[in-house]
Amino acid sequence: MPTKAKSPPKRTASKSERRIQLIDATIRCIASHGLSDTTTSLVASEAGLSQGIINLHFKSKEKLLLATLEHVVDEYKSLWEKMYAQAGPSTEEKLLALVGVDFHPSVCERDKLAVWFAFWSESKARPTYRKLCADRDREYDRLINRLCASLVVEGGYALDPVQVANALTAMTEGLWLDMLVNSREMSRQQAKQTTLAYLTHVFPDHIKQPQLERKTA
Amino acid sequence: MPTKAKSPPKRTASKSERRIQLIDATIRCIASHGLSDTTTSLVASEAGLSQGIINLHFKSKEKLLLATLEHVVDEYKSLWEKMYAQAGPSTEEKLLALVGVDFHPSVCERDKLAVWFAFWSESKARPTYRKLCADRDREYDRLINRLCASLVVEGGYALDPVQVANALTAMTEGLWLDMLVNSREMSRQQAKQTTLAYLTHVFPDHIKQPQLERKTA
Amino acid sequence: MPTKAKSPPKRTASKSERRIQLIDATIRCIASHGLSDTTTSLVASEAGLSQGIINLHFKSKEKLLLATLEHVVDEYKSLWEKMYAQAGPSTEEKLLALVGVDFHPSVCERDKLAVWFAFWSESKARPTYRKLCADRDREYDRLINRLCASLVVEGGYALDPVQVANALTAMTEGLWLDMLVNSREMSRQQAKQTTLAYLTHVFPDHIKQPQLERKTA
Amino acid sequence: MPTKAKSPPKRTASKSERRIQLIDATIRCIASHGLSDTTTSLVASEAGLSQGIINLHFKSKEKLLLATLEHVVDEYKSLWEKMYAQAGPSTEEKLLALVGVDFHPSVCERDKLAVWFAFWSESKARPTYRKLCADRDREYDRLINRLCASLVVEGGYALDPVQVANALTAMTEGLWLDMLVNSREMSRQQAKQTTLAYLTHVFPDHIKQPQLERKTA
DNA sequence: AATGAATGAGGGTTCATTCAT
DNA sequence: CATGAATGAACCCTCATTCAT
Repeated sequence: MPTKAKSPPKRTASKSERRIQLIDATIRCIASHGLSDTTTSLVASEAGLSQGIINLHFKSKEKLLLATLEHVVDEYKSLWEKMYAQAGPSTEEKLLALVGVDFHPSVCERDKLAVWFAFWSESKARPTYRKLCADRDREYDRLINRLCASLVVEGGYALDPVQVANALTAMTEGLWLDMLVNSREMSRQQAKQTTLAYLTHVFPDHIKQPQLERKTA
Repeated sequence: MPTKAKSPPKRTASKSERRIQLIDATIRCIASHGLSDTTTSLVASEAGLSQGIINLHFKSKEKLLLATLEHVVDEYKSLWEKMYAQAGPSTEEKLLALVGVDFHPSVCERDKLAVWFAFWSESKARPTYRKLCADRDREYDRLINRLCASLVVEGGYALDPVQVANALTAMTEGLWLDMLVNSREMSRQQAKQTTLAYLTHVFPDHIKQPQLERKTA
Repeated sequence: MPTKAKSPPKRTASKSERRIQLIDATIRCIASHGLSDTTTSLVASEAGLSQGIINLHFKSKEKLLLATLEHVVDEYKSLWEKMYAQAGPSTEEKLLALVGVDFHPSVCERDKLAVWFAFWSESKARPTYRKLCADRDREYDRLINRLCASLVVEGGYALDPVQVANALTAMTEGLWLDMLVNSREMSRQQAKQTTLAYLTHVFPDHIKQPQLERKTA
Repeated sequence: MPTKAKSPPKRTASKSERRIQLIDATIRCIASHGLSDTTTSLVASEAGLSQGIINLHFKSKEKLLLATLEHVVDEYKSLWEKMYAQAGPSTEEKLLALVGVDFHPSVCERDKLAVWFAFWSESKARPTYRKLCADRDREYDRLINRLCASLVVEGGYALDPVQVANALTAMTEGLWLDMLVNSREMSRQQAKQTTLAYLTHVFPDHIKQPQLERKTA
């Protein structure tokens, strides 16, 4: 699905517009060609712009990749903060809000999942990637752990809350992977249901049977 | 974690010995440098051999990478078949055997996890990778699904067995990811316990509280 | 040695003012970065102006470089003509005037010496540079030769005047090189003294022992 | 004067042979195209080899240039030591030997002079170049100064020996420049005569009228 | 007149592959 | 079998130049 030059690209765009445009092109390239086949000229032509544009706006390919990862991380964090703020006051509502984020259309987009896994895969080899990923993980883990701990206390469940939090995190990531690798067989909806079913199992008094999202597009 | 050939590499080694030697070097390179920084000369020097060696034995870099993925997949399958054959006759024993495989030391090795995720990440972009991964997944899914379905019937659980199977698979893969990315915080033992705890939740009558592995060298 | 425009550059400056401003910046860049690292954007920012300015005023980088060389050549010629006109009537006074020019502060400036040598170095490869340099040399040589010849005749010296002229020219250029490369060890004053000492040797009856310049700044 | 592939270049040459071959090509390129137009692909094709060869043998273009300067410097030093050792015992014979080196065919080659001036021109901007040039200069200056000082004492000349040494050095360099820039008008022989004439002037009792070299090629 | 975002040819460099030894 | 010097396509990046503003 090429996205080249829909409209004749304005010769002058604001710096941040161009950056976003290039980051979006990078996301599409990583998704469709893989990180190791994502070349600067591929990204530039995907964005409908010229060769030199990347170094003009990002100084180097490496910095473009970092900006791309940062962009995806930030987008995820923003949505998270927003949904968390909007969530009801109860612990379970908050927990469900976080699950909602993880399976929100704008997060579960295949292209973005490809970016997450591309960087996770290389994170051991590249400290810079690891740091960015770790920053997100740390906040995420802390919050999930706190909510699980609260729920365990509130409900008097005989559970290790850390283990539940780990299980929940792992399941979410594993479902993401399935959506990335087998997008046919595993829909976003199904994945969310699976996660909610798990929560119903462990917190039966708080998390009731999942309800289907309603299409509103 | 030594890198270079431990014993002075025999000047004449059988074809298959050389292939294994190079595949092992490839696994180490992917783990320590990332797939996109895994060059043929890096692999060759990691193996303690010369530049041209890879094209001599594998015709091309691409074929080496495929052979590496194939090697990891085959190793996984072999262990799986062996453990499955050794497992007791009951459905739950068989299921536990499969869990045992997924957290077996030879499977959960960090270097090998790095390989799995490296190829999964690029699997959308490279049909050849996808095919190899999909082959493994298909068999795995079929078996897990069958076992879950049996247990649901045997125990009269009010569960969707497909969903449980998906959840189990996802959790396993997610735990692998955590072990790869945060090897400090998540040990193999902990990961296994987490998985077993999940099974205890869904199949309380069949899967009892997990017991720790015993070290047997 | 300040780099940026001393006074806020007038938004509207006459064509020739801008040209001089850019030529001066070019001289500084050649001196501090070398000819091969003198880029148009470096020159522009050294002048405190914007990227496109050079092509606006000089059409091309090549033309800027030629204009720069021309500027230095012209400056040298002007001073030369002026000093020659001011010199006393005798042959030796005229010869001394020329020596005075070659070691005049505005000629011996390190930045300008850098320009001379930068272009001389490339003169073989670039006919356009060579032509400009050769023009200066031709006039210079003709005059020096004439003066030396006159002095040889006037003084009845047993000398080859061409050889003396060549030696004088070479010594001057060599002293310039020393001032450029080892500006610490060889001052303008010393260089001039050395040249005058040579003239005293060859024309002992006409050129007496050198006297030190008097500071009049 | 292209020097491409005289004989089909051996696919295997010793490392040092290839380095010399590439350094020679670099010298020719600097002489014929100028330092700023000396590209790696130009050097490679001048040597009759392929693009990648320079990075294979020198790691980078910068290192090739340094090796080239080093080569020219070393060659000069070697000849110098050899001629000095062969020179007669008297001070004047030693001084004449050094002059002989400076105008020796293998030193005064136009291509090599181009290299000297190319690097001298950039030496202020590039500390690495300056260091290499300064090393040569230091030794040269010390020796020349000592010889001049000795001659002044031996002959009881009323001269500043440092000034004579400086003059001699400068004249030599200036004559090199003339040979580089105007190779038609100034031959190696003439240049040497000019230098000797100067020495005859300052040390009339020791350095007698110059004699022409005898062609022995 | 001046700007500076954008271009794209061409630079230096890397690396999978070949081949003489 | 194995080597490693050599290749050359393709990479990332620079920079003189253009052009809309």
